[in-house]
Amino acid sequence: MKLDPRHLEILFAIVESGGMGEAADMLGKSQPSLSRSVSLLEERVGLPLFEPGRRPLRPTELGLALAAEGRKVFQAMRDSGTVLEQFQRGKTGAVRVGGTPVFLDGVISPMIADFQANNPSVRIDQSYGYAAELLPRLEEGSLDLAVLPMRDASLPDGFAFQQILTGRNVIACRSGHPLMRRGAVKLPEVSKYPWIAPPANSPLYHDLRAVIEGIGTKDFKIGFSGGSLTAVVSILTGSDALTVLPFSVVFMMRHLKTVSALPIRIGDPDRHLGILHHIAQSPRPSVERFTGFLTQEFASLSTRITRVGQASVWLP
Amino acid sequence: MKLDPRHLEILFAIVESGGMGEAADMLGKSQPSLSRSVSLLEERVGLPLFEPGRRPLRPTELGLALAAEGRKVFQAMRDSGTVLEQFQRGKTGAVRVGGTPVFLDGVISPMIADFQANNPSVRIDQSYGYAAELLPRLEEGSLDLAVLPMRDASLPDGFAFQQILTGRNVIACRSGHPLMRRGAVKLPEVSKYPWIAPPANSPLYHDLRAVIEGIGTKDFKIGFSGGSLTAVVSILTGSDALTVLPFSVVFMMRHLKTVSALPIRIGDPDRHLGILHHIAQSPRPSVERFTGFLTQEFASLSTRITRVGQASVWLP
DNA sequence: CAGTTTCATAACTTGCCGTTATATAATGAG
DNA sequence: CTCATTATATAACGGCAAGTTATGAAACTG
Repeated sequence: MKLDPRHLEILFAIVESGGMGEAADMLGKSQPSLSRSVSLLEERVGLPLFEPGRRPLRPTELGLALAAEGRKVFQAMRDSGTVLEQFQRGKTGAVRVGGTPVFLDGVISPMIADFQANNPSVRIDQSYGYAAELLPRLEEGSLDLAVLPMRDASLPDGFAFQQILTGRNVIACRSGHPLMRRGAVKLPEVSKYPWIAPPANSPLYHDLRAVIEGIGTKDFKIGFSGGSLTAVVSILTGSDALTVLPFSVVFMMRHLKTVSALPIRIGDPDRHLGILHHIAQSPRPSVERFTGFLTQEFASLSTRITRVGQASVWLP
Repeated sequence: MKLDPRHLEILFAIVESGGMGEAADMLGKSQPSLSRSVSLLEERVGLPLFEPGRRPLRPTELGLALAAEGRKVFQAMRDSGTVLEQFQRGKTGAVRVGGTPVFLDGVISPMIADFQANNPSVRIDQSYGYAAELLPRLEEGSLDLAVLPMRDASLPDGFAFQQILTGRNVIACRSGHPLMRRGAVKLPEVSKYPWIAPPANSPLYHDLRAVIEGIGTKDFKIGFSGGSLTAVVSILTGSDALTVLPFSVVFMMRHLKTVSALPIRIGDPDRHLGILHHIAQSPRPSVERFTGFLTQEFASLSTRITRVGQASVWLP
């Protein structure tokens, strides 16, 4: 015979509260409802759960034993209520975020650290990739959002793109770089130094190409290529090499005082950093909370960047 | 919003078994039933519990979290099933047994020890008393059964009496008592020794009076009275005092080799030991199991007693 | 690409929950 | 002992959802 867990919950409430009236209040039901549930349960069990003819209802041994099980059910339901609330408020859950390595490592990861300080129960699954790989994953639902530099025009159908930062690249070098010592740097001078190239299929690589073409010189030494941001920074700080990086990335690293941006204006990319997601995937609360956090952080970052930008010279 | 614990159980079963079909078998329901329960739960929760468009159903984070709560519910229901079965089979519960001190201590308690060896989860609440006290308690339901010596004729309405042992009293003494050394003992001889008297309102006291009257001598020394069986036996073994005890009590103590029965035939009481209960109280399974055990034990005790009785001389 | 498996839908019956109104029974006070 | 009070049971009824079988659609498998 199968018992109804709701009956055990009711039994528990009655035993716990000491009477049907209080139990009814406790459960938000009417007293007759409980009364009938109890008789139904007793009928199924075949044994009395309360001693008959006792007005402050007193449970039998069996009644107590089953009420103990009812307590477990009750607690499980309470717990599931809080679990559910946590999920609904986005305080629990998973966020699967993809993006280009440089932005993810240089800008997003520190923000994730902040986010997790306030949302310790939200798990972040981060994965690297460029638009070509990330778009299908957004579409199939194995990714919740992607942080990508993107041209508005190149947005495929079914995706939503929310810009969070205007694209701006700089030529980066180590803080004590020879070119930093002089007041102004002329473009042709940079061609004397070796260059670090991002992976060939990355957006940054295209930007690098555009910069190099803008300078006009064909004579560039590529001393290193294909590394992650960490590798690039290591090479950068250990040599006089140059590279092209998003200004935001250099900005985020400013407190390290190891990497600087050359005071040269180069052509800005036609891409802007934004959050991409697929409209067919209704975002879970945790994802919404995370994207909300990201946009807020980027808004703050934007104002800080433009303030510094207006100050023109900001570097250590 | 309140969730239905049965839904969580279903969710757990699906997550656990890996599919709706198996879960349906596991729960003894049909697959469409589960399907609809899940959609109903998802609707209430407002968030997907399974990733959409996946054929071997894969739970979401929230689905897993709620399934974990469902497991608790499931286990509580399993447990309550076994608890219930235990009660129904009488393997768990309480038995409130009353009786006269001498029988309870001398005969019933050792049997309870045996019973509890096989039924460790049955709690026995033992209380002492005579018919005058025990009958009302049976009637009001604060006692399940009483083991009493009783006259059939004196059985009040509403009670059932099941005889388990024919009444037979003996004169008891310590094993090395002077009267035991001679072949036959004549009744007048016993008047030389001090007597131990049971409490004045006990059935045994009436029996003692009857024996004494049967002997004819008015000259009896009462050296001790009012004690429990333990006290009586202590006095008995430490002195040459005599007393009247039910044969069954002496019989149960035979392996102690400290108490014997004088080989004198005295008048048997007009009471017989039996189990008394009130017919309005439908017995719980544990009570039924216990009374069944008792009658069986007494049946066995009866045959052993009569076998020894036919051998006439049985004492150490 | 077809076959198979797995899940969702449809249509319908049944059971039980939840309600309000009211009866009945145990308890406690005088 | 009786009455007032409180606590539980019953009645009647609407409604939701669980349960069924039959069937359709979609995703995985080879």
